[in-house]
Amino acid sequence: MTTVPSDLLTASRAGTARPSTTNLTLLLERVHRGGPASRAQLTRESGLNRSTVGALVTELVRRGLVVEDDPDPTRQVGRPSPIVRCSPEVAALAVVPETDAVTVAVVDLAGAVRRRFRCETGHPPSAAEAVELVRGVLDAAAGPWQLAGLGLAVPGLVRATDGLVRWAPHLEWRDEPLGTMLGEATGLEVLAANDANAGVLAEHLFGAAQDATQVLYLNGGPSGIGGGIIINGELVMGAEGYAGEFGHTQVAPPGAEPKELEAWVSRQRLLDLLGLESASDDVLTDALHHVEDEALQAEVLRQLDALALGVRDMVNALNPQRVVLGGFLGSLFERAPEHLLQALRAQALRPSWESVSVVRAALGSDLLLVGAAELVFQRVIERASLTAA
Amino acid sequence: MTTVPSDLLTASRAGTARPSTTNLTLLLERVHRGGPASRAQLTRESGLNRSTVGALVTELVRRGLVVEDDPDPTRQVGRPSPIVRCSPEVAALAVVPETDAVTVAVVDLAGAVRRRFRCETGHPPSAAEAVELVRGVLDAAAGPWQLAGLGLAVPGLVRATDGLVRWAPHLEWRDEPLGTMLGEATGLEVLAANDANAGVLAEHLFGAAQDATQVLYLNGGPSGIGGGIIINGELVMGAEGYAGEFGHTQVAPPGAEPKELEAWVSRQRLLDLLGLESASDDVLTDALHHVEDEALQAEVLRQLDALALGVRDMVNALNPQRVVLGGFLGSLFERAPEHLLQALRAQALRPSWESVSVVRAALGSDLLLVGAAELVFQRVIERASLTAA
DNA sequence: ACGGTATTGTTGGCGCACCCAACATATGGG
DNA sequence: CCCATATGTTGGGTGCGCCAACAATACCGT
Repeated sequence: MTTVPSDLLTASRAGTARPSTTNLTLLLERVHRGGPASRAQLTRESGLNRSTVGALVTELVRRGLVVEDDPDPTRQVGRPSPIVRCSPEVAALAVVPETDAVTVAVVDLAGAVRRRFRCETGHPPSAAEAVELVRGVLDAAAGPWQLAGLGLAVPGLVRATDGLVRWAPHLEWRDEPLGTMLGEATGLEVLAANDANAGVLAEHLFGAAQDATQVLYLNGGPSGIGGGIIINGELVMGAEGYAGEFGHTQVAPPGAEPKELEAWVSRQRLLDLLGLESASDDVLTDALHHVEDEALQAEVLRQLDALALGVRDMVNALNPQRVVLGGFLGSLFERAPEHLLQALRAQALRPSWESVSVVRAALGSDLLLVGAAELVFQRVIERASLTAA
Repeated sequence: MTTVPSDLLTASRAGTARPSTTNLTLLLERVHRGGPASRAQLTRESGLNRSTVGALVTELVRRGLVVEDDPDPTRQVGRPSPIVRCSPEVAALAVVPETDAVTVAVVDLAGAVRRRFRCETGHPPSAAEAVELVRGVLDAAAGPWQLAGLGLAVPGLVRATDGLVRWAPHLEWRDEPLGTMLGEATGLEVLAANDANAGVLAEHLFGAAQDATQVLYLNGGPSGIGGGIIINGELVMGAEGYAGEFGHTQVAPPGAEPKELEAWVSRQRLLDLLGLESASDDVLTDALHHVEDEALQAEVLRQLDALALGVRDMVNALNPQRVVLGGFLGSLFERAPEHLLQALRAQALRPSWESVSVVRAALGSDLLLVGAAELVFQRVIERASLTAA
């Protein structure tokens, strides 16, 4: 596994005349994030010269990163402009270990999931098992594309530099060098992150946080509450990659003992009240939407109150533009949005409150796969500035 | 007051061939942050070519941003290399309104406070008063330098775009357009921020957070607890500039009702126990260092426990490299460092805990002045990339 | 005193990325 | 069929950084 260059502020672009972020990366990022666009559009949006855009696109095509399609057939005055889009031949392998399965997928540079393998285990897989499962689908993952790397999203604390899983309670892992193991097993470069961090990356790319540069993301899954932060348009990883753990924030609703946010806001308690043994997010969402029950309603409001307390502190600390609620937190929110908003309005500092909007996550079950792949694509896009390639 | 360019990710360096951050800014930033250095040193550190460094330094001299001194007389083999340092003629006006005074200072690009005017008011000044006081010292602030702008550090919520003070409880201000007023009164460009945000900028530049890129800063002053966050080497301002308000974080030590962090960690209660009417930070620090008293000691430990709870959640959320404690929080910490560390160790997630070091702030009373000026210098350094000038 | 070695500033030539202007190409409308 | 409009393409210019060779200044040994 490759070490992430620390990119210190005082460091220099040693030895090369070219700054680390060129207009090549600018265009590639635009097409990656914003989808297909005509050369003319890119010219307008980028402010670059027509001829420059032409040269840059040609170079990106030469490197196999984008392809050019025939112009939009909607007839307009003037010479038609070819459509530039991400090459379907550039892809990443996304790996997401969960409590009862390991999901492996091929995601292309456009963000489309091209293949998905859900390897059920029925029990929390060991790291070695996970690696075996990935190795097992590697052949089946072959296709008309090249894998640029492997993106790993783990429900736990993962060291960003080498993919060492420090602690993943629901997988019962401690200090498992999964990143290194996957790198050796696949020969691919491995980029690793916490699952919620991958999630917020995806929501920022294609979801509910697309147009925001300051984002607070909270996700509720079977394995608790995780979070991700985007500041100045960049994912906050922290010193070693452990940022975003606000499921353990201490929260104390009025008159109650303080407990971790996860203890108050519990997916399991909702399932119990709904009489569901275990359920996918879709089923849970549906139930939360339809079931009328006094006890359930009371629990929902209690959980929203606790959530508001946790979110309040983070909103005051970070002054985000947008708060995105994913997983069952989104379903909770949808059931009584005004309740959460009211609680937040009453408690957050007014100026910070006024600049934030709270929304439900927009992406579905592919969220983590897209986010994990994005870890790889960030690297690919960065590297587009290098002369070599 | 000039609007801060939003600098969206998708935006481009429209119209210019040069990327927004050139090696010109790189060198200027190095000399600004790291102090004087010989050309040879700059060459080694930057990885740039000798001739390039020569050309860049010449250009910086031409623009009046740096000056070159005679080489270090310590005899070494080889041709002596001239020393490059920030020009003493480039300065910023720093303005810090407080509850009983308005401090105005001239700070030069090297970070030295060249003039300081403390205009006592004896009561919280109004915004109009503050502007008058600044206008009053403007003549006296003249000297062998040029003012590149005005940096404003306010104990409260300040909108970054225009310096509108949304709420400054201790000044009893609400929605005072101080930034605009100062801009009109002085003709200078105004950059504004919360005081703790200015503080962390200064600590990051010259103080206890110099070598860290992920910093959590908490400051305890007469006007409560403020904070600042640095991520990836950049100050986190949030969507509108209100980031860093973690004095209002809810905190509940075991068995106690949750209250705001500020309610638990209180400068006033320390003064009461010490029998001091009001005291400067220096006096308070000294007293905390020397006075042996059981009730005081108990209070100190209680406050540290509460502080640990607040810091714990932020450490888990942000995984910083360093936590810097300023003002009386630093004094508290120094009195019983092990107590705070122990409490944190017991509560923070282990991996996040292992990657963080807690230290006391290193800068003294000039902190806010240097930080406010830095708001201006950041802009100056950015602009060094523009061809014109 | 003098030449040798080491380090660094300086100069001229080159490459690369971008801009601009002019021209070529492709469309819709009279 | 020709014109107006919009856009790709080509050739030349500019700015910034690299490199190599040379000039300047130090220490050192004889």
